[in-house]
Amino acid sequence: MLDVTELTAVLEDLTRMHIRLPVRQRLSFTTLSVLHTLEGRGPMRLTGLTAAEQVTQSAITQLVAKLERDGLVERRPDPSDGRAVLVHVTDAGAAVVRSRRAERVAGLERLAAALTPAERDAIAAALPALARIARAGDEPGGHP
Amino acid sequence: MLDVTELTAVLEDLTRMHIRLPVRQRLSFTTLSVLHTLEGRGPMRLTGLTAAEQVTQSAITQLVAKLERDGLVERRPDPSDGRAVLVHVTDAGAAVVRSRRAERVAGLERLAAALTPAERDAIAAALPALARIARAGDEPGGHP
DNA sequence: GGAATTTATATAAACTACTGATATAAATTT
DNA sequence: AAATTTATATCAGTAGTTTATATAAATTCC
Repeated sequence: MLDVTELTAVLEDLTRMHIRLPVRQRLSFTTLSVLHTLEGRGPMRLTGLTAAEQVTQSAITQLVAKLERDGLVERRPDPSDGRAVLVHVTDAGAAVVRSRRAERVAGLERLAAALTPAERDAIAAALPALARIARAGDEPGGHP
Repeated sequence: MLDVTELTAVLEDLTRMHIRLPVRQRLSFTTLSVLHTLEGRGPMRLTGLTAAEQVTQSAITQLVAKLERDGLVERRPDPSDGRAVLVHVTDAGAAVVRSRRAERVAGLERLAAALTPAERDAIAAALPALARIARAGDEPGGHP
């Protein structure tokens, strides 16, 4: 039987570990999360990003402006709505996400190497279910 | 076989989900992490917290000062070293950690309820291994 | 055993990432 | 077409950082 309290505790620890994994380029959590969201879902409006990231629309406008200055995203007009903006990741932006992931993979390789084969198998078997949880929590209306 | 790249991707998603889980009382990530660390490891010096949280010593000094003003920690002299300070969590501080965890448990209950029994079993079976990874990554020298 | 160095914390100034309130312009409703 | 709603922008203020520097206790080195 799955003990959700225990799952929560483990997720807390994993989250802290994951965030503290040292990386070369320092980027704010929301910055990285926006790039990640755009890569996963394709071009989005500021409104969509605001909902996905759970910060204010003001914060997203300012963050996207900075990301555009840095060349990591592009803002294009939305042909279907003259008020709206569609934010696209650039190749440079995608590269940032990829390189950050590569650093984290390297860190986790080290930690996973210390596990027994049985432990690694157990994690492998749980990944699809964990991915489902993450996806559900990430969905629009996932945690209303 | 465990695919660490996939594990990394899942952890990224879980981390984002976990951080975005809505909660009543808004506390910064580092604030909560410090309380969590103190609860898990017992009283610590500022130096120890600095290493654990991977922010500057200055940030920890200021954060602990604020936490003390808010009654969530106490600073006591270290009998073995006149320069040092031992930071203790108060009952109020521990309560903050507990109530935050309770909110997260509630959020995860909802998400876990959508899984199949087999998926829940798979996660339950992987928890010890995931906890080991988290602990290793959290340890002093865990990711040098 | 005292001078030099290192270690533990504190403080000041500047900077970044946000929030909240408000403005503007395009779309939608009436 | 006037009124309302929606999508984004701007502005001012705040919280949480960093960098650089200061101070005092502990340790090291003759």
